[in-house]
Amino acid sequence: MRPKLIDVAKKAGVSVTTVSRVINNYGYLSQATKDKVHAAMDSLNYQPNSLARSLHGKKTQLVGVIFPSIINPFFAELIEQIENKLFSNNYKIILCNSADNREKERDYLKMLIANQVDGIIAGTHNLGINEYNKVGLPIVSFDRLLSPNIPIVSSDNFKGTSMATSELYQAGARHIYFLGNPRKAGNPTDYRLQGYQSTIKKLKLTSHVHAINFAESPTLKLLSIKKLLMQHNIDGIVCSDDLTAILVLKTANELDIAVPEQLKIVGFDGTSFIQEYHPELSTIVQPISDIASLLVSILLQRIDEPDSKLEQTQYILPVKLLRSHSTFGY
Amino acid sequence: MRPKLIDVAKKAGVSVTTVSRVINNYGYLSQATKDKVHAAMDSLNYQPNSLARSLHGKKTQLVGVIFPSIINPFFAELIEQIENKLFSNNYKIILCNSADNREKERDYLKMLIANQVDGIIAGTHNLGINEYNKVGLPIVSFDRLLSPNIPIVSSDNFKGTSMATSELYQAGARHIYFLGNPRKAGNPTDYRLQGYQSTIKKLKLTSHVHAINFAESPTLKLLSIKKLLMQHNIDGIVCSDDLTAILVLKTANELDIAVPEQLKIVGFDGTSFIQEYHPELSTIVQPISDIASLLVSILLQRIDEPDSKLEQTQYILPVKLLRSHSTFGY
DNA sequence: ATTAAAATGGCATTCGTTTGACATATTAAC
DNA sequence: GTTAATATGTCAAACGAATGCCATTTTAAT
Repeated sequence: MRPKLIDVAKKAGVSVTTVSRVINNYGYLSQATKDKVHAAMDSLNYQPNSLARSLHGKKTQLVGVIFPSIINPFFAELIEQIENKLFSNNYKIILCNSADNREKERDYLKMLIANQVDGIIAGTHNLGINEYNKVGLPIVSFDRLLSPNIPIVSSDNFKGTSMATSELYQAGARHIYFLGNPRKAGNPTDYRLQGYQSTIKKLKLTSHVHAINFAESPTLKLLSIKKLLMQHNIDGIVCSDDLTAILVLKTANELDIAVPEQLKIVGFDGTSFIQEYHPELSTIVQPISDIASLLVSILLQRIDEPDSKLEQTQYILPVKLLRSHSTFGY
Repeated sequence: MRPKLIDVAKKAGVSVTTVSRVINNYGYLSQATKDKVHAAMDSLNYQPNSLARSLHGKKTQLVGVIFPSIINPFFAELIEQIENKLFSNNYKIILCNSADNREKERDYLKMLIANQVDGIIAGTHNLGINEYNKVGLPIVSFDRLLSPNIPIVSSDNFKGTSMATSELYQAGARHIYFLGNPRKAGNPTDYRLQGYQSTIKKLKLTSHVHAINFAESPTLKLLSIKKLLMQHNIDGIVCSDDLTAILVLKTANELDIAVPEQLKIVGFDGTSFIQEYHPELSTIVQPISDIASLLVSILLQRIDEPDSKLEQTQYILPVKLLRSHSTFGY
């Protein structure tokens, strides 16, 4: 049997109240008593039952983190950063992979409520706004519009693809394609398409948007990319994520299309993983660490003051262009 | 205020006892009552407070999952599989990144106990055996020896590097190096080195073990690899993981060493990620899905019957060799 | 109509901890 | 030596749900 308060009290020769006071640092306490109690806790390897504490109104110090998957390096790095920052604020995470599945997302949401998490960070969205509004917990979202009163943190997606497009132009590309998810959903990621389109217009070029399904297997994606590269006259591609960009790079190699001479490529995300293992790729770098910090700090603030009015519902963080071989040859 | 049992009872016009009976499916219940209660729960969006239930002795349906990091695709894929299998068994995970840090691992262990998780799956190990024995919860480990009475699941690491080494030999390599972590810790991963050494001996070749620190940044790793490739006469490399193998491949390209003609490479892990984005790499494929299934099923069994004797403490799963361009040119 | 089974309610206790109210004892200050 | 602050203890009531016990009512079988 795991030791409880009363065991510690007996061991230390004090009352349970005193032990509780030591744990919660409340009321008058002498140093001697504190030491005695701590010694007893250590020797018994006592851990307060967090369930009982939370039941009594204390916070659980748990945050639900919902993302579609952790396999995508971008999500993995973001989640790891979030976990780190929460950990140093004495919060732990319950990780939920929604797999872009309504049912799973709904189940997880219910579970998080049942487990009395103090708040939620969401990077997925397959449910209706109502379901999020009903949660009744502080929520912060990454890159998704969950509900008008749930704050969103995102990168400057518009600026990102704008930069990518005009850099391709400056590097000499004139037939610039956009490869990514064109589905409009009111999410900040839609701005990636818009940034491309707006810049294309400004440059007086023709817009070419090629849809690609993220959920698809890389094999199918490769096929689609191959077809694209073979059937069209393309000298520049803006990809809405780095993994897709890598597939383009790979396909170009296979088809003996010279990169960057014949084809210039820019990706999106710029994870450390990509920077380290695919430094040849030019990409728009999202400030992952800053995103994580902001998500966490907004959430913690809302946990501490649930009734405070939202200062902002949109936080847009700056992106950087990382120039490399695939667009510039150096 | 979140609705509670009594609110549901009022709404449904029944007693709390009845509601509890519906939820726990216990005692005599008419279909009509069940429906009424369910309707009331739905309309109130009621979720039983899992803290209160667990406090009363019910399981928390939470499993702690401790790994060094989720950024490594191998861990990411393994964790995702674990998460999936646990989810379909109605368990959720608390994800803990130990960052190979004693303090963090200890903190997380304490937290998991405090949160009354039903069990732990661990893929990290920086603490003493005692600390794991003191936990007093079902634990299953991946690839790490935590304590003599904690079951370990791992791939057939010995066989893996044996296969890798002899395949390199058969493909013509005679100066075969091992690149990886040579530190002996009594962990199953030590067998990777042993598999290499034993096969080298059998083939009457000379063993060349080159240490590489996993925690190091890829940039530093690259330097170390460059030095290795430049200063030694090498025609085959067995890497203890795929990411390292990719760096070797990359370095070989830079140094204009022809792969596979002058240098043949085999990695280790064989994640879907690597198979999809680096199909050119030969590698030893660990059966990630099987590992996850086994970890989960052993854990759940120990959760259900904590007092049952351990049937086995070592479970070794078969690996496969995936042949590709980097060793065979096709 | 009698009897048993089925369906529900009421009440009290339990889980481990927190915390407020109140009492008492020790120490320090004036 | 009085007063006040400090230090500890006792006791009881929460927190939300589970459940055993007992009582009562409804339903169904004979």
